[in-house]
Amino acid sequence: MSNPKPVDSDQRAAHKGQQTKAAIVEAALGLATQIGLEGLSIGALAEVARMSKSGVFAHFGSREELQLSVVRAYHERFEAEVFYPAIDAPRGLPRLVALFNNWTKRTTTEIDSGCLYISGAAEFDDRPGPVRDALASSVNTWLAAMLRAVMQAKEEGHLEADIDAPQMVFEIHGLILALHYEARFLKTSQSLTHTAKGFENILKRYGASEMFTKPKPVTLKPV
Amino acid sequence: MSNPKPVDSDQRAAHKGQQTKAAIVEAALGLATQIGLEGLSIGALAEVARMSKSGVFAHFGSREELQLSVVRAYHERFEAEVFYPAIDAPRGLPRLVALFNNWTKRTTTEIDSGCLYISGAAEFDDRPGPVRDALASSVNTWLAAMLRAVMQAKEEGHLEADIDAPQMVFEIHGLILALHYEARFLKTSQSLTHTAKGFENILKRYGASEMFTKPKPVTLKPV
DNA sequence: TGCAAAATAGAACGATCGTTCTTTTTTCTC
DNA sequence: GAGAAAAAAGAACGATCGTTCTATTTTGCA
Repeated sequence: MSNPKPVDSDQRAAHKGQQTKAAIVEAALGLATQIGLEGLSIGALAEVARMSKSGVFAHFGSREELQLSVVRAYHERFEAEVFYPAIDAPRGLPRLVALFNNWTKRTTTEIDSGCLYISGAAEFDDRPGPVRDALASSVNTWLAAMLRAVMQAKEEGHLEADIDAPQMVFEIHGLILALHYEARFLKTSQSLTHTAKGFENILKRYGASEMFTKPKPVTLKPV
Repeated sequence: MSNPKPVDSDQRAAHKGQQTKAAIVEAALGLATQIGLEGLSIGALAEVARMSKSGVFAHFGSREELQLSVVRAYHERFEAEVFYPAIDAPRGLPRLVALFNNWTKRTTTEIDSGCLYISGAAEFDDRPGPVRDALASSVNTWLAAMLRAVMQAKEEGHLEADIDAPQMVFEIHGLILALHYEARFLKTSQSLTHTAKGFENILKRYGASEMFTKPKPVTLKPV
C-alpha cells in the first residue's frame, strides 16, 4: 500500500505504449472512415502504422476492441469539432444554427474522408454487439443534443411554441444524410446548396424569425 | 446461317442453368441486402443455395459479376414495386404522392431486410468500378424519375410555378434516408410518422393544395 | 435411346484474415 | 548502468476468401 499506485488516467505517464496506441488509433480512424469499420484489417493498419501485425494487435487484444477504440476516437472528434464550439453561441436559435452549421461543415469535409456514423450504421444495422451499441449510443447522444437545442430555441421564443421538436430534428437529420449521400456517392454538385436551402425552409416553417434564417441580410425589403 | 440462331433474350428457352442462376441471384439478393454487397461471399451463398462453391461461381465467372447481377435484380424489384404502380396515378401531384408513398412503403419493409441503395452507397462511395457505377446509375435513374414527377406537378399547376424542383427532390430524399437510418439502425419508433409528417410539410411549403396533403380530409374547416 | 453439351461438384491454389505464442528489442526505474 | 518490465517483432495456426482445374452428373436435342 505504501508504493505509489499507478494512475490509469491518461493525463500522466504517457508511457511509450500509450502514445503509439494513440498513433495507431489515429491511423485506424483514417482507414475506417474510408473503407469502413468492417473493412479495417489489422494487416493493412500495421502497414500504415509501419508496425508488425502482432505489435498493433497487442494494444487492443481483439479486433472488436480496436473497432471500439476507433468509434470512441471518432466520437471525441465529432464532439470537439461540432458540439463544443457551438456552445459559445447564445442559447436558443443562434446555438441551433451554429450546431447545424458545424455539422454541415464537418459533413462537407467528410465528402472526401467519409463519415463513420453513416458508414457504420450501414455496416452494423444488422450486426448486434458492442460496436453497434457504441455507434448507436454516440449518434443518439448527438441527436439528443440537437433536440435539446431545438427545445431551448422554443423556450426562448425563437421558434413557435407548439412545434414538434423531434420532428424538426428528424428533418434536419435527413438533410445531412442527403448531403452525404448525394455529394459523396452520387457526386451531385448542388448538394451543399440544397442542404443550406433546406435548413432555411425548415427554420421558416417552424417559425424562426427572418433575422436568423438569412445569415447576412444585407438588404431588407420594406414592409 | 440456316440453323435457328439461339435467342439470348430470357423470355424463351429457360434452360436449367438460367433458372438456377435466377434462384442463386434471388438468394444472393437476400444475403446482400442484409450483410451488404461486400459481405456477400460465394461460400455463404453456396450454402444458402445448397450448391457447391464452384457450381455457384460458374454462373458468374467472377464475384464482381455476381454483385452486378444482384444490383440489376434489385433495380428491377425497385422499379416494379415503387415506380410502375405509381404510373397509374394521374400525372401531376397525385403521381408524385403515389411515388413517395410506394417509396416509403418499400423503405418500411426494408427496415428489416435492408436497402441495397443505401448500404451499397456506404460500401462503394470510395470504391470505383462497375459495381459502384451500376449502383449510382440505378439511383440516379430513380431520382430523375422523382424529379420528373415534381416538374410535371409544377406544370399541371399542382405546385407553385417558381419552385426549385431539384431542391424538393433533395428534401424528399433526405426524409427517406432519415427513415431508413433512424428506424433500421437507431430503432427509433416514431420514424415513419416523422417521414409522413415531413412530406406533408414539404408539400405545404411548395404550395400543394390542401386536398393533396391530407390523405383523408374528413372534415374541412370553414373558410 | 444415345451423345454432345451444359451444369454441377470436388479438390486444390495462393492470399489474407484474426489470433496465439515465443523471442527480441526498447523503455523505464532504481 | 544494471535489471525488471513493457513494447514490438516474428513465425505460425486454422479458417475463409476468390478463383482455377479437372472430374462427374445432368440436361436437351437428334
